[in-house]
Amino acid sequence: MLDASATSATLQRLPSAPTAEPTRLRSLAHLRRFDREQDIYGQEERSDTWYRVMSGSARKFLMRADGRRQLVDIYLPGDLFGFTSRLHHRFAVQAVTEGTVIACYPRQRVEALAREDSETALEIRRQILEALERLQQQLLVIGTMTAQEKVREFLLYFHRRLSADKDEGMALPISRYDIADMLGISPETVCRAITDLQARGVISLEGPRRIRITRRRGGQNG
Amino acid sequence: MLDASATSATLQRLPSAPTAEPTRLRSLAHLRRFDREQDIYGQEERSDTWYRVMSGSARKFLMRADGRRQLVDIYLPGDLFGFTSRLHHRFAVQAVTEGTVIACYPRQRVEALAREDSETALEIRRQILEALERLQQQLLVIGTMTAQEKVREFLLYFHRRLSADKDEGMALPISRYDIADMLGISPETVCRAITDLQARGVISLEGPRRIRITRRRGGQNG
DNA sequence: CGACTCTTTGATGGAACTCAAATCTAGTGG
DNA sequence: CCACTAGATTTGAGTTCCATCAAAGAGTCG
Repeated sequence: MLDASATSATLQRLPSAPTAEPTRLRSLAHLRRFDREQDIYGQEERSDTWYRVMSGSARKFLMRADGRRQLVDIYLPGDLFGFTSRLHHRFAVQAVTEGTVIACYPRQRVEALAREDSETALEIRRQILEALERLQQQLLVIGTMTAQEKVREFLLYFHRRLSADKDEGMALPISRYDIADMLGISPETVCRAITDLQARGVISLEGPRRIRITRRRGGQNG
Repeated sequence: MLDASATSATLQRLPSAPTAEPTRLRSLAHLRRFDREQDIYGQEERSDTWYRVMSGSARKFLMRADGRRQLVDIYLPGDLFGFTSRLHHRFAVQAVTEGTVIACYPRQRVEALAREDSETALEIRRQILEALERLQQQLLVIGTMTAQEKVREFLLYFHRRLSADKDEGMALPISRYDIADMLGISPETVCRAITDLQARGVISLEGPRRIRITRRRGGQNG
C-alpha cells in the first residue's frame, strides 16, 4: 500500500554481522533499511530472495477476504526467512520496528553456493529447521484452549525468544493487536488476560510494552 | 479401506514435486510396520532417525502436564518427518492406522550422503520446506476465530492433503478427538460443527468417517 | 499542547466448554 | 448370523468464557 516507492530502502554493503553467519553467505548479502509497516515482501510476490533480520523486527501475515489479518510469525534479529517450496509467497512480511535492517540474499546464488559448499547447505538446513521449530512452538501456544493460557504461553515463548533475563523485563516490539491476530483472539481479550495475569502475580508491567515475568510455572524451557 | 485410498495416493501427493524418493536415499531405508497407537518415536527420544510414511498415517503430538494432548501434525503417505535441530525430540509420533508402514533412515548416513551429494541435500531441504508449509497451513486453520471455521478449514485442508477428488468422499483416518486436539477445541464442538456444516450443505457424510465436500467457498487451493 | 494511536475497562449477547446420556459403529465370539 | 461389547459419535442442558460494541484513559510524537 505505502510501498509504491519501495526503494526508499537504502542499499549498502554489510560491514559486520551481529549473529553467527557463515562468511560465504555473508558475501552474497546486501542490506536494506525499512520503515515501520513497510513491506519487505508482499503476498503473492515471487520468492526469489532470502532474508535475515539484522536489527529490528518483522511480522509475517496474511490478509483474509473478510479483512481479518492473520499473523503467522514474528521475526527477530538472527532469523532467516523468505524460503518456500513454492514459486510465489502466500504471506506478506513487513517491518514492525522503525528502521529495521534486513540482509537480502539472492536465492539463486545462495542455492548455487549450497550446491558446491556442503557447509553452507548444512547451515541453510539448520536455519529452515529453526523456522520449523518456531512454528511448532507457535502451534503449541495457539493450540491451548483458554485465551488466558494462550496469552501466558505466548509471553513466556516470546520472552524466551528475546533471550531476555527472567528478572529484567522484556520490551515487546509488537502491539496487543499483533498478539491478538497471532493467537486468533480479540485484542480486548489480550488486554484482559494480561491484566488478569498481572493480578495473579504471573507477570508485572512497567509500561504497556515492558513486561516482566514474575512466576513461571509449568513452562517447558527452550 | 482407509489404507487402500491412502496407498494409492503415495506417488502423487506432492503438488510441485513429481519425484517420489531418490534412489540414493531409498537405499538407506529399512521398513517397519506399526500397530494402531504404537509409538514410532517417543517424546524426549534421541533424534537419530528420519522417517517417511509409506502407507497408513501417524500423529505427532505432545502430552501436557495437565493431561491434555496437543496434536501438532498428521503424517500421510509421502511425508518425511523426524528431523529437528535439537538432539532430542519434544513430541511423540505414533501410528494412527493399523499396519502403518514407515521407512526409517539413519540420520548420520543421510547427512553424510547429503554432504557429498548436493542433489540429496536439495531433496532434503525441499522435504523440510514441505513440512514447514504444512505447519503454516495448520497455523492458518487454528488461527481462525470460530470453531465452525476451524473445522471447515481443517476439513478442506485435509481433503486437499489426501488429494481426494472433490466429488468422491474422503476417508478420514483420524477421530473427532484427534481433530479436537489438533484445533484446540472440544470433541463435542467438533461434532456440532460437522453437523452444522452438513445442515448448511457444505459437506455431506456417508458414515462418520467418510466426508464429501459439497461446496467449497473461499478456499485457497494448494 | 493537541492529535493520534494504543491500551484498558465496561456491558451484553452469543459461542463454546463441561457434564451427562443416548445413539451409532465396528469388531468379537457364540 | 446375530447378540454382545467397547469405543466412537452425536445430542442435550447449564454455565462459563469470549467477541463485540462502546468509551474512557495512557502514551507518543509533531
